[in-house]
Amino acid sequence: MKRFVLIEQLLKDKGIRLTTQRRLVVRRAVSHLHFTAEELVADVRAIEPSVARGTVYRVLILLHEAGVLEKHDFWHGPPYYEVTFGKAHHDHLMCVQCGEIIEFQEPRWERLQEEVVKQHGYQLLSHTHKLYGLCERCQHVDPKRASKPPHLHVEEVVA
Amino acid sequence: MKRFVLIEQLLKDKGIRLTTQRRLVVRRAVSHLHFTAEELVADVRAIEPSVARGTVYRVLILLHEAGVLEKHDFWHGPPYYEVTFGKAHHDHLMCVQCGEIIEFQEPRWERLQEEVVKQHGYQLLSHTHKLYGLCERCQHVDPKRASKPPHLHVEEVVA
DNA sequence: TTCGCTGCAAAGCTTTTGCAGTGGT
DNA sequence: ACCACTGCAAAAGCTTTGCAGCGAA
Repeated sequence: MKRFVLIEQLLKDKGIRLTTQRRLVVRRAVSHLHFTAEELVADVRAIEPSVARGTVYRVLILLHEAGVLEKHDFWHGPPYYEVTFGKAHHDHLMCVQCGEIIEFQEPRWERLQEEVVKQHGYQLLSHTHKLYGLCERCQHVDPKRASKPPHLHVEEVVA
Repeated sequence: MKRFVLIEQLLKDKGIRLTTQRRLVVRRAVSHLHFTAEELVADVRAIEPSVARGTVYRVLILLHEAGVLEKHDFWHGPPYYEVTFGKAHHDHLMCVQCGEIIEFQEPRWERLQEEVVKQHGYQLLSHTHKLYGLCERCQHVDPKRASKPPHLHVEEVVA
């Protein structure tokens, strides 16, 4: 079953109307690993130029409230969004100096999470785990000389 | 040893000048559990009205790059900042519907983190772990009827 | 038919930045 | 005495919102 179908069902079950625009935004969002809000707007408009910026942002909020969208603020540039539903969770390790981001998976965390959440009577929908530190290179570089606004370098670690 | 003294030393070691303004901002930041950037600006200005907004924001970036400041974006309202240095780490459980936030600690995570970070040659500075879900109340409430923009309710869980 | 959703465009908020002057080291 | 840092204020950047008309259920 396609991910976007399940997500659309999820929204429908919440009593949310599935308009043409919403379907399109959801499908484009699901098709990317990461995206900024403006990237998604551009992507959607490449297909249907009439879709308003506000509509895209409103869908992002819906997806967040449905628990299938995460927002990552990495301080360098605008926040990144990511549809987590139906994907293996992965977490992030970021260098606070140069902004490099490494993604990784750690299955042992999953069990602990369930425990904690149940203790508080919550129903778990998604999670983010970020580690901040200095990458090998930046540990050996004079901080004053370090490149400040780098491009977002993402190493994918696929299961 | 006071936390702000250690942080000031940390900045000094990076070759950053300790101005009167920076010392003040650091000390006020450390004195709060959580704060928004604007709250910190107001707090600092209550003591020294001449301090510019830009200066406060610039200190936040320095603290982030030193790995002692975390930024939490909870989608409801502006992001919260938190000085993590010298504190027991705590993580967050958030209701995506009403925005309630519960803080908790989970010592068993710490060991796993160190492992992962070393694998990638990183030096760990701090971390954030957020779990998103539905709180007990919102699980039983019609989503359409749910209160959208709630106040930030934080339950402190102290060790 | 109803009322939630959309497009449009402006407003809102947080954060960043350029520049001339100031102050830490 | 350098040159990093500050205050100021404007600009930038991302996101939200009001409203009139539209369309999903």
